[in-house]
This record gives sequence, C-alpha cells and structure tokens, in this order.
Amino acid sequence: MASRAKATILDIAREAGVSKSTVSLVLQGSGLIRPETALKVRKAIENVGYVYNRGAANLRKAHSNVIGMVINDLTNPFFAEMAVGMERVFQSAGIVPFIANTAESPVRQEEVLKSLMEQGVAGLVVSPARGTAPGAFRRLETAGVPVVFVMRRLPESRIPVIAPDNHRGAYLATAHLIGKGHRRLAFFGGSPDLVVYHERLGGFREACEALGIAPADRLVFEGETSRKGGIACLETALAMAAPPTAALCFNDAVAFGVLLALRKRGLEPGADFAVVGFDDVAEAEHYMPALTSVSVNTAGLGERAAHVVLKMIQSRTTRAEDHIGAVNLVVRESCGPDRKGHSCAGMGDAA
Amino acid sequence: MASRAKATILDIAREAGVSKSTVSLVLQGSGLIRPETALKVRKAIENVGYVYNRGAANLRKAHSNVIGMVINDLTNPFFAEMAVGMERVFQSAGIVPFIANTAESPVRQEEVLKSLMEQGVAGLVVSPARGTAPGAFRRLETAGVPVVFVMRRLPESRIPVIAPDNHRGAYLATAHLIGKGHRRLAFFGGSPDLVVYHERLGGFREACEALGIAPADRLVFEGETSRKGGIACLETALAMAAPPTAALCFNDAVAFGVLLALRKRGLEPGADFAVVGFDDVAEAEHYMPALTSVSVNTAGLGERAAHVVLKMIQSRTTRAEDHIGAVNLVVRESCGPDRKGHSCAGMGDAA
DNA sequence: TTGATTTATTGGAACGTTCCATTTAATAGG
DNA sequence: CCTATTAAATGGAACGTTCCAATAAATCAA
Repeated sequence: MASRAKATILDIAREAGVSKSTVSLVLQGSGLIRPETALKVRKAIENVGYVYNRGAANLRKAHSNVIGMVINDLTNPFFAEMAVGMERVFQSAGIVPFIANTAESPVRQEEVLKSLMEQGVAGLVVSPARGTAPGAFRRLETAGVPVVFVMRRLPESRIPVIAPDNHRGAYLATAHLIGKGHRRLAFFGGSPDLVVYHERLGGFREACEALGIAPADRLVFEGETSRKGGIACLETALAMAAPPTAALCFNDAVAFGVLLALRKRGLEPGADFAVVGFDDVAEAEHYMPALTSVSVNTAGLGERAAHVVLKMIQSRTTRAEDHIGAVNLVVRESCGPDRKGHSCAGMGDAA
Repeated sequence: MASRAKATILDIAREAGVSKSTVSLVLQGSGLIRPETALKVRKAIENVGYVYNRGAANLRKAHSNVIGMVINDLTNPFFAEMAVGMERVFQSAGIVPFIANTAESPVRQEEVLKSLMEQGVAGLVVSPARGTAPGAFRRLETAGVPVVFVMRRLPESRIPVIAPDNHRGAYLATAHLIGKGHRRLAFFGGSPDLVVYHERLGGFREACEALGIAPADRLVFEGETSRKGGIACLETALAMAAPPTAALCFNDAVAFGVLLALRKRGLEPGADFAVVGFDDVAEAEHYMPALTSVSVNTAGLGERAAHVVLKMIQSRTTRAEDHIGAVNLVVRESCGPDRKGHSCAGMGDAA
C-alpha cells in the first residue's frame, strides 16, 4: 500500500534482483535487455508503486522534453482555440505541454518565463502579452531555448513568428464592405501597442486607398479589444455628425459588442450598419446575426507553431522561418444585402 | 554573452569568491549571510547569466512548489473562468501553476496526471474529465499528493470537492419557471455519466414535485452539453404532441443553443418559450435576450479550491472538507414576463 | 587571558537518475 | 579446448542542488 518513502529505481532493482542500471535501461525501453528480464523488472515496478522522477533524470540528461505554452489570455476563446490546436500536435508527439496564462500582463509573463526556464523547458511557444518589453526574451535566447511566437510578434526580434496575414485579411474585409456600397468606413477597436493592430489597420487603409475612399471617410476608433470596446466604439461613432455606415472590427469580440450595441439602439445589424469581425471564432457562426469575419485558421496556426518548435528542438537550433498563414473572408449576415442608392443619407437616429 | 555550458552555482561561487553553500543560502534568501556578501553574490549571479535549476533542487528537497491545474475543457469559457480564479490565488502565493487540458478525455487525463506526478507536483486541483474511471486517482492518493476536485466529483472518492450547490440551483430555477405560470417543463441537455447531471436533475424534479407539477409534465431530454445539444433538445421537444413551454438547461451553452433554435423557428424566447441556463457565464448577460441563469460564482469556487489545496500542501495532509458554494438565480430576459391567462391560467408567481 | 557564545562561512554527503566503461555469460570459430 | 565475438548485466561517476555538521572569525563574560 502506501509505502512511506517513495520508491526509487533501487527499490525496483532489489525487488527484481537486478542492478539499478538494468532497471534504468528497461525504463528507457532499451533493446539491450533480455525480454524476460524486462518483464521481471516491469512487474517489480508495478509492485513497488514506482513513479519516475523526471527531475532527477533531467539533471543527468540535460534536455527535458518539457514544452511550455505561454498564452496571453486563456479566457479569450480565440486563444483557447489556438492552444487546443497546439496541444493536439504535442499530444501526438507524446508530449504533455505545460500551459501558462499571462493574463495579458508583462510582469506575470516575466514570472512565468522564469519559472519555465527553471523547470528546464526544452522549448516554448508563446503568444506574448500586450506591452511585452523588447528584451523580455533575451534570457531565453542566450540560454539557447527554442522559442516561437504565435499570433503576435514583438516589434524587433529574431524569434520566428507564426501568424495570419493580417494585412491581407483586413484588405479583403474592407473591400467587401466597399463592394457592398459603403463609402464611409470605420475601423473599431485595438490600440497601437500591438503589432497586429498596425497590420490590420494597414490593410484597412490600403483597401480604402485602392478603392477610392477619401482619407476623410475612413475613421479610426481605438478601443479595448473586447465586447465592451466594441460597444464604446459604436457609441462614439454614431455620435458623430456624419457617422460611418460600416465598420471593420479589430476582432470578433469587438464585433459582437458592436452588434449588441446596435440592437440596443434599435438598429438592425447588417441593414442599418454593416460590421465585419476578425478571427472567425467559433461563436461567430452562431451569433444573431451570424457574423461576417476574417477566418485565420486559428487552430491550424497553433498546430503549425507546435510543429515548428518541435522541429527546432530536434535540430537544436534556435531559428526558423516565419510563417504567414492564409486568410479568407467568410461572409455571413452581419453586412446585410448590398447597399443600393442608400448613399450617406438615412440613418434612423443619432441620439 | 552566450556562455556555452549553462552556469551553475559553482560558477557563481568562483566568480564571487565564496563557497557554493554561501551562494545557495543567498539564493534562498537566508538571513544568515552578511549583506555585503549577499550583494557580491547577487552581482555574480547576474554576471554569469545563471538560471536556477529547480529540478536539481527538488531532488534534494523532496517537495517542489509546483502545482498543477488539470482542466477538462479549456475551450469552455466556464472552466476558463474558473481556471483564472485559481490562478489568481496561486499567483498571489508566488506560485506559477501549470495548467493542463484533458479535453474531456480520460486517457488524456491519465497521461497528464502521469506527467505531473513525474514532475513531482506538490498538489493538484482537478476538474475531472467526463467518464473518469473510479480508480484514476489512486496513484496520486497512495503517493500522498494533495488533490482537490473542483466543479465535478467522482461517484465514490475520498478526495475533497469544491462545487456549487447544483441541487438548490436547479430547484430555484425550476421554481422560478413554475412561478411564471409554466405547467409543462423540460430539462434540457447533459447525460447521466456526470454526477452534476444527477444533482441538477434532482433539483429540477424536487421542485416540480413540491410545486405540484405532475410527473407526466416534467420532460427530460438528454443531450450534448453544448449549443448544438441545446438546439437538438429544442427540436425534439417541439416535435412532441404536447410540447413543454419552458426549459431548465443543463448549462448556459445548452441554453444559448435553445435561444438560437427558437429564433430560427421564428419563436420569441421568453414570450413563446422560457429558458433558464446554469452557471451564469459572462456571456449570459450580453446575450440577446439576456439569459436568466443560475449563478454559481465560478471564479470564486476556483479561488476557494486553490486555497484549499495550498492549505493541504502546507499542512501535509491529503484530506479536507468539501465545500458547497452558494448559488443564486439571476433573472434577466429569457423567461419573459409572467404568463397570465395562457392555457393553465392564473398564478402570479411564487418564488 | 581564556573559554563560551554568537555570527558567517564552508566542505561534503546526499537526492534519483543516466551512461560510460567494465565485467560476466553465452555463443561461435578454429 | 582455447580464443574472439556478441549479448546481457553491472558498478560508479556524474548532474546541480540542499543542508547538516563543522570550522573560522568576531564578540562577549569573567
């Protein structure tokens, strides 16, 4: 039963009548052991209720098969989906990754990274917290630990990045809106401390430029990247003298907020105001109305990132190529039908 | 710079001109060291780019300050919220917990637990995967590792549980529905392999019993505990000759599905069919219509569970008291106004 | 001064593995 | 039968910490 002191390899050796080295070999599945001996050992392992001490092993081995996933916000379904994608490939590689949440806090992230290093991780895939300092990963780098960024990148950094083509996604979405007949457009949510923001906003601007929307007719509203942020953006946008008729949102959460706020004002999403989201989270499809959004293949990017870090670990390198994932616009209901002679007129109320 | 071999405590000792023991003491913040010596050592630590090897330390120390959170489904916002609550308290205890996702798979859970044990965790808080075998935690128990279950319990197990008062929650919700004038009620979603299911269904039944709903007028529809499950439940319920007019849903996800399906059929949630959810996830408040739901204080229970496991670790025990968290019904819009002369007329409300 | 006490520091033996270099046993070649 | 060769098993030295017991240095009591 509850043997007080935990069993070690030596207890097994004694039980099985072999040497500790033999036990070690069996544990590693070495083919050097006679099958019957191995069996005997395995039986002994069972008997003494042994649990492998990975710490001790790593001490000797110097590389650890522990992989960490550092996620900026597990509460956000988008990142949760991504994490699940990563997990899938780690699992099929026989690895149990450790997930840590930084809750979008750079200092928390610092702690997490420190802890993970102390634990001797073999590699890391990180979705960095907003506002991460440029040097935050230096220690990892000098320690030679393979790291890959996913979804987000740091302003200047040699660490490989797996991310969607944000620029193109925003371009596509904006073009869609313009194609629907909108001539005064807004970009809702996000703030410049995120590289992603610049990428998406850049796509928005480029599309406006290319498709003949005057600079004065493209409005940018910074805001939280949440439902709440979306609500706020819509409020201030509609309070303008000449409000926009459509918005590209920084992400789906913002878009949901906008949809909500529209409803609350008695406006019909799609018909009265078009909105497109970004990321295409699972919920987008089930929303009322279903949200038109830029799909970035979230889980797929997660998988990709996991693969990359595995490869880096295997080839003991700290570099790898960036990967920019394809995106595509999935059109649902939140932009309504095409706008005919609607011009900039109408707009039921303004409050 | 990039010193090839990673620095150890001895390198620091050499650099600072002291013994390794001194360095070790500094690392542990012992007050036995002369402040100036400590400073010298700390400087040396910085110089050589040292990273603490927790594996080596644990080998000697025999207890590890690593705590694991094993979550059945990180993709589910409900469990994510709970996880965040736990994290909060671990963080303020100066601990970085490792999160592992079991994706509701017992075999995955097995792997995760094994890995965590090998890593030498000091304690675990677990939200067990659906269908976990009764003996799944035996190894942990005989190893004397403190474990606490959160949200879910296993049929027979001595492991302490932190969970909401599911029975009472369901009772309250059902009473609310009956008070609104409903006389033919359904319970939507879930399946008997979850203890929670029996608890909630039990509360539903007891309320019906106590408030005079005939057994023939309480309908139970098993189903997935997801939006999809909710949609399916509603479909089959409405296909009946005498369909129910209200449903208590196993959880909020199911309720969202029901709301969706109602809309799709052109029915008005609340007015045509009342629905109440369970768990009161963040989204419930922002849904259209806002969802009436049983609030269980998700994050609070997570915090509680974290506290309990910390205490258990500290007092080196493997037992603790169960904690059944208070619940309360938060009434929003999804049950509409009271049902007046609607078939089974009269009856203001009761609750 | 001398011994007792306190304050700082230190060597060395663990901790539970892995893995190299050996030893021992078994098999084959002549 | 002896030696080479192969197969199987083993002892012991690491790995980077902690912590006990011991030392060295400083302070105090007498």
